Amino acid sequence: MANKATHSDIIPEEALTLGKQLCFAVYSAAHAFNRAYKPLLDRFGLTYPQYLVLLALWQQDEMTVKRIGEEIGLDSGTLSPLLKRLEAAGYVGRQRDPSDERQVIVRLTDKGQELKSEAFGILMGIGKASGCSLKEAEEIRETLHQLTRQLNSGPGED
Amino acid sequence: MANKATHSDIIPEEALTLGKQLCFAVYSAAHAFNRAYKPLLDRFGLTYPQYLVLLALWQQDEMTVKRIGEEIGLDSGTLSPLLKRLEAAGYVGRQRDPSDERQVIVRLTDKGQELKSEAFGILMGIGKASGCSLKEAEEIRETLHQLTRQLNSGPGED
DNA sequence: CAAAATTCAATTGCACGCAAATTAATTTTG
DNA sequence: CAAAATTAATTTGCGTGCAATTGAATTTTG
Repeated sequence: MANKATHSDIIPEEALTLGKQLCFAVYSAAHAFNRAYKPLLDRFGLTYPQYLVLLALWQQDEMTVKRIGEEIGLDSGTLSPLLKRLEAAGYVGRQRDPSDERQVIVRLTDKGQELKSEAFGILMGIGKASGCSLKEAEEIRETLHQLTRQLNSGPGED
Repeated sequence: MANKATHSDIIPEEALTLGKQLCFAVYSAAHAFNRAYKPLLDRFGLTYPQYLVLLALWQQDEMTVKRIGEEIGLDSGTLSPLLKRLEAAGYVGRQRDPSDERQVIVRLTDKGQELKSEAFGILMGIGKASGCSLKEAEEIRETLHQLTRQLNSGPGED
């Protein structure tokens, strides 16, 4: 038996503990972020996924629903009503692409543009709440990106 | 300028990019886990949060709704209907505590107990899909636990 | 070029997740 | 001991998140 344990090895009883699950650690961290963001976003009447859409649009304005979905990892079933609420709140506008009427182009309004400067404040707030340095944050981020990529790479082809 | 960057430093434009957000990395990883679990749990008619409840009960049977909520980090508003569905599926039973009628005690049924052995298979499947060794998984897990603790430790007293 | 296939957004149905209100039971305290 | 406060679970309302369906527009292809 080599000293390099893999998931193919025998799994002890203990491994089924909540605290021993990586998935649960990720699940809990995601909820913790959500709770941390809530008070910061409430000021603007935004939810966290709505904020993600704005982040995407600040990065690249005028995207189709599909394109936004690819950026954030959400489908139109989630985005359609979400974008309608963002529009009702005055942060984005939506209109059919005249050159391809199937598509809807989402654009930041002036109000949506202006919010970007405030977003730095939100970022600072979360940065503090997370309690880790930029370097630490970057390391965790990269590790999680790898993990996500691996998980998304398809059902169990080892 | 020292070489130790913190979140109090000036934040460049680039920091508002989706890919640069730790919260988004966690958010994406959580969704990726969900997707990875789905086919494994569908066999048993379970959702991922329902699976978490069973994990908690395999670890310690006969808990109140409140106690389960503390373990998983969910409130009764989420758990009440979820537990009702778990009961309808035959995995748990619920009954009022005779010594304190406010509380409801949740217990694994035989079917719920039996599922525990199958759970090792689920664990193996996810372990493979995550593509990381037990040691790597443990490191990420510990890092995320710290992050979660920090985020939950309260709104920005810094 | 017209029928079939594809693409995109919206809609529907179901299950979280959370805040706030409700109800019932227990504990505190005046 | 009775009124007030607290506690536990349920219910309600809203916003995701996802699968599946629908409907309109475009592209492919026979």
